[in-house]
Amino acid sequence: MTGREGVRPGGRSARVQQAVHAAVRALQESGSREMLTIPRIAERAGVTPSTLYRRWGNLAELLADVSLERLRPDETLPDTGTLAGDLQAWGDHYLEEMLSVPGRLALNDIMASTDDARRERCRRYTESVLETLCWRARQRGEWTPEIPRLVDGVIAPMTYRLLYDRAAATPANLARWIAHSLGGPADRGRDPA
Amino acid sequence: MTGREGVRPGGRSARVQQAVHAAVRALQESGSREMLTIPRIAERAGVTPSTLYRRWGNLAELLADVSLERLRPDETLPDTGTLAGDLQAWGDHYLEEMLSVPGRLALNDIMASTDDARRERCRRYTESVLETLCWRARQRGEWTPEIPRLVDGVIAPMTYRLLYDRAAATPANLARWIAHSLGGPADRGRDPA
DNA sequence: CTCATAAAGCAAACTTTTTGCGTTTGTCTC
DNA sequence: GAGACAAACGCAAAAAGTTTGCTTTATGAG
Repeated sequence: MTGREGVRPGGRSARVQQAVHAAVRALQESGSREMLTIPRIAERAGVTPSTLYRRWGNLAELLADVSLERLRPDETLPDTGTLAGDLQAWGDHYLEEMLSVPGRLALNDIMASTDDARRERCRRYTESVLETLCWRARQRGEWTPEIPRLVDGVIAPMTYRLLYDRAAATPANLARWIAHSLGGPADRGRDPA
Repeated sequence: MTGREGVRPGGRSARVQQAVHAAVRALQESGSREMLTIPRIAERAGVTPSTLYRRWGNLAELLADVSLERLRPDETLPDTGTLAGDLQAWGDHYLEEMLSVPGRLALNDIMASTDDARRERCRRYTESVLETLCWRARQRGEWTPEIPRLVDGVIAPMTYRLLYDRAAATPANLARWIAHSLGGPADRGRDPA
């Protein structure tokens, strides 16, 4: 019994989860948010609502659960030859995703969840990205900051802007944060943000 | 007609809002979160539920609205004699508040809201604090960074930790962020975070 | 193969949310 | 200030969503 999660991960249970996730995604794409209710999701997934209530508790947690799948750690990370380039490439993609309408909704669903474990997973995802990029950089002989410094200098400002000030969540600002964290203050200058 | 907000801010409307906000706060203090539903809030406020639904739409928005009042810009800010001291004092207080159970719930309510204006107000509140502290510092002849730099260097890391990694939302780390943003790297060294 | 039980189905209570319509009450104009 | 206008509220019925006890299915272990 080395199942990864849940007490009984086999067959039916897994099938239900898949069906429900698929139903959520389908309804998210093809329709207004009004349609996104537990009863409708259940219907679409061919399950009874009570199953969803018992497994996920409420809509917010279910949506957060589904949205978390957008953050796939197995996604292939960019490899541009420099840490700065990798960070910029990954960050550009991340910004684009999180600024899109579905991305924003997903982010909101996750933030609306009260489940600490879910937040934790977001953090770990980001850290794993940084670790991979830094590891590669060191393999190339590049110097890299410690992970927490990169979180402070790049991830935090970016995340803050995504949540509170989307207009400032731009690739240009990302470039500044990266430069400031990696190089010296080779960037000091004007610039709103 | 120089009303500050809403189309009809006078008399009854304002009274209802006050009563509802008061009811929410009362129920928040004296009870489990189960009791915090629109019908109960309405009952306590002496209003019909439909009023709340029409004005706020749903519980999340109402709670976010009430929670925003915790961020009072008119609160007296610390004055320790140095910008670093002021930032630390204000930040310590802010961290303590946001790490408390009611503070966490309030923060969560705000993050769960889909209303952009609400996020904006959070940002403006923080910026106004920074502006006041910096203005005072300059009056004393101190050098200060630009506001966006302080947001990047102090607010963003602090906020990120509050949301994703509470264990690292500590006064000690706050001190490092402040030192790094204000002074040179007089702090470089070990330290998780 | 059989058993124990986690998880799903079902359906009936129960609660919350929506909605139409009538009434109250600020606000603006004259 | 008197009246017109409309925003906001109250009420109550209808609709929708949620909870819950019990039954059925089928996984995983022996």
